[in-house]
Amino acid sequence: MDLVIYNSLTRQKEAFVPRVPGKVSMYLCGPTVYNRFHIGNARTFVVGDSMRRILAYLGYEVLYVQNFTDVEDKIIKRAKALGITESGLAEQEIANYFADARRLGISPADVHPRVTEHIKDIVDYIELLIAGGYAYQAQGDVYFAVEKYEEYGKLSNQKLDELVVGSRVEPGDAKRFAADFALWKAAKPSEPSWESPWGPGRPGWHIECSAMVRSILGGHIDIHAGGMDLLFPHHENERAQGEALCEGEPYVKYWVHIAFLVINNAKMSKSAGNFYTAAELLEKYDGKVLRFFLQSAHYRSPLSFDMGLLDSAASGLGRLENAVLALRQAKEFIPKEQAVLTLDFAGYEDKFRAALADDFNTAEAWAVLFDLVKEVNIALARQAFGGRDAAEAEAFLLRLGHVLGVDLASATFLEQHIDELIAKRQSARANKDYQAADRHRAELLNMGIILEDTPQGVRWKKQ
RNA sequence: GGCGGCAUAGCCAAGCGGUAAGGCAGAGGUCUGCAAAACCUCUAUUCCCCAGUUCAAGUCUGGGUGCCGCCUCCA
Repeated sequence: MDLVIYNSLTRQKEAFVPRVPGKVSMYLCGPTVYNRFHIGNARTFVVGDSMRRILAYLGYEVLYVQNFTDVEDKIIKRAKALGITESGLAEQEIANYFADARRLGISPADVHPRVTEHIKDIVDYIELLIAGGYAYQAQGDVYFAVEKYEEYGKLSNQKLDELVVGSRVEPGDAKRFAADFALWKAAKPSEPSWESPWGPGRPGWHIECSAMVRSILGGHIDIHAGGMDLLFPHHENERAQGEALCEGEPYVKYWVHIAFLVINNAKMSKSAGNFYTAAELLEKYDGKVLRFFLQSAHYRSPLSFDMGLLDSAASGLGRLENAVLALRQAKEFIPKEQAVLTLDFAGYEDKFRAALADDFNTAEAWAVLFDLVKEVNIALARQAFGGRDAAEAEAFLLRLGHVLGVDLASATFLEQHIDELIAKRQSARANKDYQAADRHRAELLNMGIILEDTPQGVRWKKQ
């Protein structure tokens, strides 16, 4: 089952061949920590986390790195507005990131580097670029000379002269060429700065990733992922920096770009103001509902967002969870029919794996799980399923759900109390005291528990 | 202006040369003390439009139309 990945650089799907057999190095562009991330940002983080899980599921040993940009204009601006230090703000928002991410089922990366911890690596990197003739110093700034890198524009499929037309030149910029970009910015009053061979200043945006990739992962990686909007200029610039020091071997083998969340037919973005933070959505929806929703489309397709779609996702996920719950409660049942019916777990897993190996097609992988659940439900309804088969099906579903970062098991904390109330209701029903029976049922409903009277006995599920 | 993407049922969304996945919503039925769930059946002769290639096209080619994104901070 060979993995195929769409590479933005070649604009086609390619067979995945890691640099080192069996091992994958992957870097995901993380957040600028100046406030909470929104559900659109969350798509990128969730997709990155799932790719990492899928790679592991496919048998690779994965080294996963996600950075925090903790020096940046917006951080400086907001810290000033709040009257706190830049590092204080960054610290707070990094903590918020982890809190929100955990609830979305996103595991911490193997390394979460921060720009401020890698200033020396960045300075060293820039010195190498200057020594190699790729960068020049001008009035305390250092710029990357785009014309020195002949492939500049290849990643975003732009011609250099077209880029010049659209490029921004700030007043006061000391660039030699309009499309050149800053590696190091001379310090401005009341902004954080570090000493460097070019005087006090701070790193430009693009250099951080190249420098951290070099110092942590060794300068060459298999997969570099990020949001679609980072393709240009960020990744184009980063690639130029990376390739400048790469001596023939590609800086990144596979460039992966994740499409946007779309709200009212427009990109969700902080600057447009049309966003919901993950944190506020988490007040109303379980993290796994959000995660399930964010994986309901292929990562390269824009995904529509609105509250109604979240409700739909909750219903859909509920179908999966309830099947798992039914299976758990069916484990003790002896099937009425001999269990002639055996589910083809291997067949389902082949389809599931094939979907994910085809450029991480999570939408199709979920469909495989829904197909299995349908078959399970039919078997359960026919009373042809129970015992060990049910246990096996439950474990299977939980295992595959975990590959996509969603725990399909429901909480068990109240089970004992639930069982007591069900027993009371059952005896009331046996005595045809339906008033009492309904009272117990209402009591359970208050706890968020819904009863189902099935041929195999009473079953319950979460509301 | 340059570059790129998308258009599939009421909604979301797979499929990307072999005769329309899956989810949500909806309708009818079975089951039930009543429910709920589950199950069964139904809901796109058709994939924005027009040409073309092919034995065969949402799927490839050309031309339209509409929408979106990047080119400025942005996941």
